[in-house]
Amino acid sequence: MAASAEQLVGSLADRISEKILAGEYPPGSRLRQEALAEEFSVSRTPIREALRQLEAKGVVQHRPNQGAIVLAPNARDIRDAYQVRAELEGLAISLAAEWITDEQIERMRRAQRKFAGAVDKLIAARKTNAKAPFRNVPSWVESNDEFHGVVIEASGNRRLKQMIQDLHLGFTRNIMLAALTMDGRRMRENVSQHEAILSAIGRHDAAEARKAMTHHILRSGELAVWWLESQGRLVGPAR
Amino acid sequence: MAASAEQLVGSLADRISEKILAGEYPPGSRLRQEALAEEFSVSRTPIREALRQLEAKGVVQHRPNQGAIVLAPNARDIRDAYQVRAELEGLAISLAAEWITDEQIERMRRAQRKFAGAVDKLIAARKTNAKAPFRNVPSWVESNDEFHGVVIEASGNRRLKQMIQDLHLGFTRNIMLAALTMDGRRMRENVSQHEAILSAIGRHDAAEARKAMTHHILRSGELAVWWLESQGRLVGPAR
DNA sequence: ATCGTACATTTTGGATACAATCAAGCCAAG
DNA sequence: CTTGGCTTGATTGTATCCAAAATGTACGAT
Repeated sequence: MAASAEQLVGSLADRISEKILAGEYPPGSRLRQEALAEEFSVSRTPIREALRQLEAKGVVQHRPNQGAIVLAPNARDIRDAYQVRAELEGLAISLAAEWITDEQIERMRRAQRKFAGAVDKLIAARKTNAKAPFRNVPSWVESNDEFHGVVIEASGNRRLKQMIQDLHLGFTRNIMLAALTMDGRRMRENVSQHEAILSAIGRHDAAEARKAMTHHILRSGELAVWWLESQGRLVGPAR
Repeated sequence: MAASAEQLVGSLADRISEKILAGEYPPGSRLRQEALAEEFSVSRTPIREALRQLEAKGVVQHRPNQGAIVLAPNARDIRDAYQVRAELEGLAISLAAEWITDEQIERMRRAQRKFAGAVDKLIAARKTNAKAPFRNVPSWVESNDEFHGVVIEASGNRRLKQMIQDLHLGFTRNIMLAALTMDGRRMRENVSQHEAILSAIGRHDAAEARKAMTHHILRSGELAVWWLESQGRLVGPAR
């Protein structure tokens, strides 16, 4: 997560979004300022400022005299977000293809190996024990973030980096995670998509790398939408 | 500008960014809370919240015990922003090509006529009176925004719309404006680029429209960077 | 029993008050 | 003349206070 070297308010915003991501404050729920203030042992003032930041980032919605509620994206929001993300990461890798260093490619290879390993373990764990298949999720997420992180880094475009991260911040990440970890075949599909990306970037083939990347993300988006719809709509604020 | 049906804080944020765009608070200047509070006849509390929003949107930077300063983008920031904007508006028009209605195309045509007219007047006015060439700038900006606005609208992707607008909010808009209104040839070049976009979208040719749009914006970006560098660096915060 | 209304409680919004931190200017020493 | 530290003033950061709005509840009417 973007841990900007800030002061209280910034870190409060980060901690609140962490809790939202973790599901502690589910979509649609109200974030009462006094409760948050007590939870973090501060007064309401910095809480309010943190909530304003989250509002600007699109994590929560602010209703006039009702305070902040956690946004509950519908299928359309997810589709929109993934369309944009596919485009942005496509640009990122297309830029990266020209400037990426051998050391960065090596980091991507390492991340990819870890990623494949995590998927294997996830699938194996689910077969033997359907009850606790989530032990290897952190490793899965970490290696995936590393893989995409190198690409964004290598693009050399800081604004692009920030926008992709903000986009990732919403609920899209959680939904993708939930959608993917449900199905072994899809997880392996994901691994092979990374493989294709890695191969293209290794040849510094910008056009091919972009094609592979946008396909990868659009496909993930389809899965996320499909998963969201199959879940029955989450309770959320009126739009 | 996006006048979200908000309450005080939102409108304060809008008004402050307007003033920043208008050059009243130049890049690098500190925004003192008490002064803003007096100016808008409110207390510091809502001012602080508005500043937090602007911080999250990347309009100002917040230094620990120093408050907010207006961001002064350097050439690289501008280049980065235009690269992203070209990509996003390229996606927008590529989506729009499929779904745009005849009525929307007609609005683009009207905007284009107004745009061409404004450019003519701007150039003529500068020839006869070099002192006041800026009378027709509002019409120029308005028609340009309308032209691009229809495309974004027709894309049918709300997230995309919001991101493009946020991107536009930074200083990129002012810089583009300053760069373009300096040179008649470049303004006419701009008109013909719009012409090309309009032609492609009229045929619902997504690929061609995207090509024309990204070219248009990347070219504007080049001009902005060139202008910024020719101006000598604006004073700004350390990075 | 259900709907509507009035009232009480809760919660947000904005203003004010106080504490903490930083910057600028000043004076003295080298 | 420059450099170092210190003091003072200004500005931000946090907490508290009061008013306005909204929600929830109880009661009464249909």
